[in-house]
Amino acid sequence: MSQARGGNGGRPKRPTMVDVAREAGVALRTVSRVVNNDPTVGPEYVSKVEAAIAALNFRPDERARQLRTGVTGTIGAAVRRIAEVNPELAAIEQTARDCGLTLLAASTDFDEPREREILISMCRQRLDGIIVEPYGENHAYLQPELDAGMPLVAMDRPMSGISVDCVMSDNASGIGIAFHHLSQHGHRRIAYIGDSELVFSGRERAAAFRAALRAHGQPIEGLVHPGPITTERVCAALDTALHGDDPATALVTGNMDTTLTVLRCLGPQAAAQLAIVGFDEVPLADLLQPALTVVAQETFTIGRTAVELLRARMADPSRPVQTVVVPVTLKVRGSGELKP
Amino acid sequence: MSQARGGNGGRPKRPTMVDVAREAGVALRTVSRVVNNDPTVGPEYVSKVEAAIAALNFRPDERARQLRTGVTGTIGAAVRRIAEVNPELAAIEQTARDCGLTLLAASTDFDEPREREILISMCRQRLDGIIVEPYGENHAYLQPELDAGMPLVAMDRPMSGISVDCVMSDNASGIGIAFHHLSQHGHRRIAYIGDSELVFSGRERAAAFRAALRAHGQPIEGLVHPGPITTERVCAALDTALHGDDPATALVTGNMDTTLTVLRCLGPQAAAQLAIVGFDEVPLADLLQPALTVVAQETFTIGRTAVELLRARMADPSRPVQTVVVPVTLKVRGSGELKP
DNA sequence: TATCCTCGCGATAACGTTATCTCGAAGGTG
DNA sequence: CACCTTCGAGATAACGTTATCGCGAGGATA
Repeated sequence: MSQARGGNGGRPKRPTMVDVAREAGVALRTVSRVVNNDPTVGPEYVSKVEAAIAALNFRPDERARQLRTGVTGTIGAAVRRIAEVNPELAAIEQTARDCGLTLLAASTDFDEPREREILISMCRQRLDGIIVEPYGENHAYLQPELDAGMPLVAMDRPMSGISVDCVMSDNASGIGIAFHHLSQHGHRRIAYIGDSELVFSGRERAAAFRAALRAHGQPIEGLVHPGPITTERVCAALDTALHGDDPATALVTGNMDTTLTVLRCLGPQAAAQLAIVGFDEVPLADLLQPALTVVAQETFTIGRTAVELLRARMADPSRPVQTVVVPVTLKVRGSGELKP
Repeated sequence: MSQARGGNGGRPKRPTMVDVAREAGVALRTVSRVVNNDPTVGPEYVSKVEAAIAALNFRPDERARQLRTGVTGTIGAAVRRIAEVNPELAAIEQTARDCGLTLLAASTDFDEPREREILISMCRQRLDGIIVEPYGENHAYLQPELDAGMPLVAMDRPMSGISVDCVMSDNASGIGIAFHHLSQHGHRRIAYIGDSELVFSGRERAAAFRAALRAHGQPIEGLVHPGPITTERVCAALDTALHGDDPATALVTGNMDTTLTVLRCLGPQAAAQLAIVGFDEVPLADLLQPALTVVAQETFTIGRTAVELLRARMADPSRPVQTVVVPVTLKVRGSGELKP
């Protein structure tokens, strides 16, 4: 009850293994053995030490253990946002837990210096490995860490300037599926609105969409609108795509943020009449009217694979670098099946 | 380029301050001073050491630093779910960053043993403090940690068995506001569906709703439906509330999960005709038809306050335990203003 | 010129754990 | 009975940092 904090106002000193050893009347090494469940300790010593541990409320200091053994039992995940819907991160956490690894997650928050800060910090903490959803454009500064044996895995997009394992979705195939689906439902003019081509996935998806247009012998002009995801830019793109003299009758949106921005720009009435297939799952997609047809990434597979790649590299630092491409699947819900 | 890993297959040894000192031809202590920006080092020494650091790609080992200094510069957050929408956690991360603190976040995942495991692990890591969104019902096992000076703050609900700082929303007031709002829009029979009364917030909110009914001189029978949030239970509750001989014309839902389950049970048509005020903000609430009126918690304030309480306790372990109640606000969007 | 600071750097002891080695006792064998 | 092996526990040295102390050089003062 009394929060005895040793009068000096600072934090009280916690008991250490030395204190436990003194209390139990055994050697320091014996305490360590008991704490680590070493079977070569006699039962009477075990009980003496355990009694002392309970009496002093001893808890081993993980930092000292890590310093001595060299491993932390912790992997880092530098993702764009924790605290937002992020199924990959959930999969990473669950997989890591199953492997007995602790997860240290941090948000790079769409900020390159911050990403760098986080990654360097994780290296200083000597984490056993790092999974990163890269945001910055040049990660060459991590080469020394790689050389020093830090296992590193890229998720969702590759890293430039260094050669690391990577797991990502099949963006091109996803765009192709969306286009084909709308085409099969009778649409001849299909427009694309997506993220900036400065971003890797934005680049890949816009390119895939242009390829789909070409494959169907359609012109590209006025139909492909990559760019920053702001209300103004998206509304302008919608205006161009839908209100020309040869308006598009269907829409592919390049990621979740784009999808939501498009829905808000259109408003409920217009959105309910336009055929839309979104890239990325959207929360509450089933509650919208019509429910939203999307190309969903296998987010759980991506997260789990990231951990598996990381563990493989931890186990064998010299194994060849590998890129895993995860397929995507179409979720038919209504919005993508509207007629022109 | 070559990931020189020192032939043995294991991880190569990283250079330490000793190596840097040898390379620079100075004493170990001088390297430490340079790394810590100690101003009492001569400029020529600084440049010699910095050159050696760059040459060897030295990065200080944070674990050793922490062991020596005693502080980790890291606070822990044990929340129900990272990787889902969690504005409190986002606020915690941002506030912690602003204070120069690293955040270690983990999901308790609605699992009492797991919560316990996480909290104990954080204590073993000697974090500077812990914020916990409590799930389990008895946290007395943390008393030794408190006694040992571990700062601890509860978020969203109090902890039982120990006395710690706490920050939470004004649940009773929120329910009162929702009830009053529907009442003012002409509703005489208003039902409540919410989380189980085994959960703290479920208990508080159900109690507040009963109090509101009593204050308006209304009977309680058939109108208050706390319980587990499953489709079956919620649909049954809806059936009781809406299809009796004196059916409710409006609904208060007790948290986000309940709100979403109710919407799914009702289906779009019925949902569009029933007056609903939800407790908790819902993602995409503005895209629904009608848009959803909710009682929103000041999630950012809650997260920021949690960090502030934690820092205050870190600074002064003997300060009196404090509970901060944060007000809630009504977001009028449409669903709560429907007539009976 | 002798004395006293101040300043800047180096030697060395922690921090709390694990790993290596040593050593005594017990038990089996020739 | 001497010797070898095995087993369990203790002494002590790491791990990579920071903090305490000391010491020599240089300038100020009398």
